Amino acid sequence: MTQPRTRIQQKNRTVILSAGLDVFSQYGFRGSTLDQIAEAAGLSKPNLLYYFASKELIYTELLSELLSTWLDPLIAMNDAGDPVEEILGYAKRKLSMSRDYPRESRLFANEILQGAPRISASLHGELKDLVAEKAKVIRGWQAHGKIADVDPYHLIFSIWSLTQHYADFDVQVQAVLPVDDAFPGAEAHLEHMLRRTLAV
Amino acid sequence: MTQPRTRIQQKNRTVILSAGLDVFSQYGFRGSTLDQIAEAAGLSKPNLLYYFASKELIYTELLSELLSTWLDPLIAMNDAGDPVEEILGYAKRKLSMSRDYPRESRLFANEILQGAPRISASLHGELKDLVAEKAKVIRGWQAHGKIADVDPYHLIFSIWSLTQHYADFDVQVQAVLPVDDAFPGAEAHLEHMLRRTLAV
DNA sequence: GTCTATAGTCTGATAGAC
DNA sequence: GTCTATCAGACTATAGAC
Repeated sequence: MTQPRTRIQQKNRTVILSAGLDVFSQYGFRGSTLDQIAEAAGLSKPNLLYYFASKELIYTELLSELLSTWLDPLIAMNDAGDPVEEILGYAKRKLSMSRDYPRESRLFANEILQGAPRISASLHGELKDLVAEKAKVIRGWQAHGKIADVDPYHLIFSIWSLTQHYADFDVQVQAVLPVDDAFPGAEAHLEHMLRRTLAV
Repeated sequence: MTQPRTRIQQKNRTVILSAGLDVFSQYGFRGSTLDQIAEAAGLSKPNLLYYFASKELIYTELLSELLSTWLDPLIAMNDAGDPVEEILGYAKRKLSMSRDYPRESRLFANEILQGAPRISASLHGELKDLVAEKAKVIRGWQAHGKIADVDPYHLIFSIWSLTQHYADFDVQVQAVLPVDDAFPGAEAHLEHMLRRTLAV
């Protein structure tokens, strides 16, 4: 939005978006209700709709916030750096995002599971283009014999899956793994797998 | 159920469960409606409820069917076999399930994302026990120097995430990857990663 | 800005004809 | 077994008092 806002407006919008993230990330767009979000935000339902004209607008606002930060770790992967360390750095940034922003990860997962109705264009556009660009970088590294000759696309998919799993399937990880914090072990295993995978 | 059923009953129950799987796997329990399921099944809503007394019963029936087959690939991992081939065989069976039963994978993913309200006991029970048992097997292989000394739990998580990704995030994979069938490439990459990861 | 009240629609489930 | 009609409650969104 481009309109100026008072402090109280900004605060309430933030509270609503955080509550919406809690609810939408768990139940998806269709499975979430304004009552749940209002309850989580500590506001009445009409008051929610004073700040966001519809349930849809809360959701799409969250999605567009998400997209703008979701690609940053991959964008930061630098052609000029050391190939193995660049890929590993990307994977670790992605894992950190699963630890620090699990709700955003689950929001994205829910949107994809439901067929990406509100994000499909971005997947076929910016995401596809960015991945194609980085796949080219990876192929360049491979042509110079810097890393093993694996398919760049599946390499990137494997980094996505290995890292997002700890956010999206947190409930399962917690149920199965007899430790408090899964992330130290996850990072060690991720580093082991990727270094071995990429070694020439 | 234990009651005898006519052929038409069996057929309609099957049709309803398949339609329910279509819908629930996409929108989760809360986001799915009986109208959607009835439409997908080609039956009227009251007729649906003639076969299953409630929406909840369709869903829980699907979940219990899922659980009984979901663990089979891991159960089949054999202590007495060759360690690398056993783990690789498990991973490949799991990947085949993502290819052949993507709806079941997404149903499970949705249930976990929503906090596993109807499957939590199984996660803390049979699943946790099975994984603990197989982790012990893997530790035995490691003690004998047969495979690399990686954390068995994170190894199993990595196999889950790498394989289920191609079912759960299919829409994203299709949007980004410029090929028709992602699975041949996925299997090759999976095998490469795991052989490298496990090598002593 | 925030609330109560409520309109209008959707949803899960039931009644009852055929 | 299958349908039309329908109820009761939940849902998104609006009206209007304060």
